[in-house]
Amino acid sequence: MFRIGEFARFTRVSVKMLRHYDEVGLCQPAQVDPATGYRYYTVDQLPRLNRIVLLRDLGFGLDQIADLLIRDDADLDRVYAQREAALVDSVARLQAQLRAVQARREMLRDTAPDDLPDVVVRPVDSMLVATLTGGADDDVAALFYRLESYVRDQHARAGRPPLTLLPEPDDETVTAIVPITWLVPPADDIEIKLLAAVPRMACAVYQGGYAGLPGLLQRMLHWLDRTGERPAGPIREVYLRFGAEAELGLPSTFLTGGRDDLVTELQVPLADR
Amino acid sequence: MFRIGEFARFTRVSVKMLRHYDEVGLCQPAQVDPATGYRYYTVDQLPRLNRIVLLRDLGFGLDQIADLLIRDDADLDRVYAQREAALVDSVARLQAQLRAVQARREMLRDTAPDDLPDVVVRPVDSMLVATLTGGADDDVAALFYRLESYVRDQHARAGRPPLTLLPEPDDETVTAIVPITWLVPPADDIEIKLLAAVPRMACAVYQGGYAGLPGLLQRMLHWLDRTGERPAGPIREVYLRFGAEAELGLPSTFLTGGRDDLVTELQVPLADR
DNA sequence: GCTGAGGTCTCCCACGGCGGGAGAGTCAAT
DNA sequence: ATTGACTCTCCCGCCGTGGGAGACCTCAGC
Repeated sequence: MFRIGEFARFTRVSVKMLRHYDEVGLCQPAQVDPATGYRYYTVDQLPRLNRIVLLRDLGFGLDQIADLLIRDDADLDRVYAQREAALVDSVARLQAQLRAVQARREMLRDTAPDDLPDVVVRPVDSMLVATLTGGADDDVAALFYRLESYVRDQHARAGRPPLTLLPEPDDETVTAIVPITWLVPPADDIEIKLLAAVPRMACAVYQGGYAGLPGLLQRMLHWLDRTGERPAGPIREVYLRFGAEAELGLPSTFLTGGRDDLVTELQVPLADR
Repeated sequence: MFRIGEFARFTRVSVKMLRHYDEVGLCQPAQVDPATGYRYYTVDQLPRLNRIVLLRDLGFGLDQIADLLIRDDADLDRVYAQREAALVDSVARLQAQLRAVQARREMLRDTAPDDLPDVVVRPVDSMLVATLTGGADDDVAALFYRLESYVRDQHARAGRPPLTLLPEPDDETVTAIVPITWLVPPADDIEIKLLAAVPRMACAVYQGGYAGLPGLLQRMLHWLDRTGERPAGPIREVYLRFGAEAELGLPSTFLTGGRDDLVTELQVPLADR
């Protein structure tokens, strides 16, 4: 017969935990003095407590431990398999975090802190859009002017920001894109599409004039390198806030200054891994 | 100007989180309607929120994120290094759990569930003891009888269970050990020692006759194999509850039946890794 | 028998990073 | 004016454990 403190020193399970295990019915003392409430344990409790500690060290929750202590049937392996899968998952997640932290540290070594791109990976939903493709040399603002005008005339403008698809290496075109709320008829070279969802999109928000975007893109690609990610699909430039000039169709040279009111997001679709 | 729901869909940060970040001062809306309490966000918040999400994905706590958002000084790398170390630690811990779960699953495949040893790794404190070493063929009960008698005569018996050190391969001796409360003079071949602490001791509790112990030991060594642990030092057999016969010096053949009142713990010291 | 030290009891709070839900108020379109 | 979709605040729960308050118990020494 041990009192709780002795039993705790013995098993290296804290008094608090023993009381907690008593409360949730995991490991109840052999005897409780009805007058004083003192818990008295015996060595007979040790095998059970030992199993509890083992399962706890395996990372099971207390409710699962309670389950496992009752059942000794065949789908015991199922429970272990499930725990194993959860652990594999956790390890993978932590290792991804670790790689990300290491990549950021390395980039911190040869980049000014302010130039570090804040790259976040998140899913991006599909959206219904109107698109207008032009040559890489076309005035993007002019493309948007035509596109926005058309969509507004159809009363189909969705409350989401416009974007462009950047030209890919093998391609010399830029595509202006405007989200819409429902299907409208295509017109001339304006097409209506469902822009596919991207499960893993690397996103970085940039505040400042458009002249800074190429540098940001370069740093993002550098980031991809460091973290071992591979781009998959066209890069999106999302104009979260753009100057009134863009809407008015003024030449884009107006937009290259150091302007803090412009907010743009670069999005690079990532390949699964 | 976005209301909170729109901003949430946009950034894929839940409304709950945005309110939470507001409350803790991490990311406050650009404007709050004083009459209604409605939060209004602008795209200017995006860079900051993006950084918050990035740091959160790196596994930083919200308080650390708040720190990191203020400081852009040189010991920023220290914070990242610290986070990296914590991650390395977590990964190692989870991988250890994973190995343990896998080992248990594998052993479950070719062992009856009841025969699975519940092996727990825990530190064991040093203790002051009286020891008496005999040949492997000596009657262990007789050794204990002499030892317990001597210690009791000195009024030095500590309230901890007696144990033996099992013979090692190169050695043919068994050592009986009894914990004591303070230094007493040695006598004959009874020695007084400080049994060293063991930081990582593999422990398994066994309930039943002593005939079952060799099998348990074998399964424990099998477990060591599976988990890649290496034994380091003599194996201890701790008699958590033993029959009155042992104290009375009766022949040990009395103790080999299928007796559930006997509780014994096998302890294998593990090498660091 | 008294006192003091050290156990032990129960009950409540805290942690972190949210999610869920209740009950009330707001916004925008019909 | 009604309706339905949002939004507000406030409170609780999670999960396993530690900390602490205030009261009670045990045991040993005087």
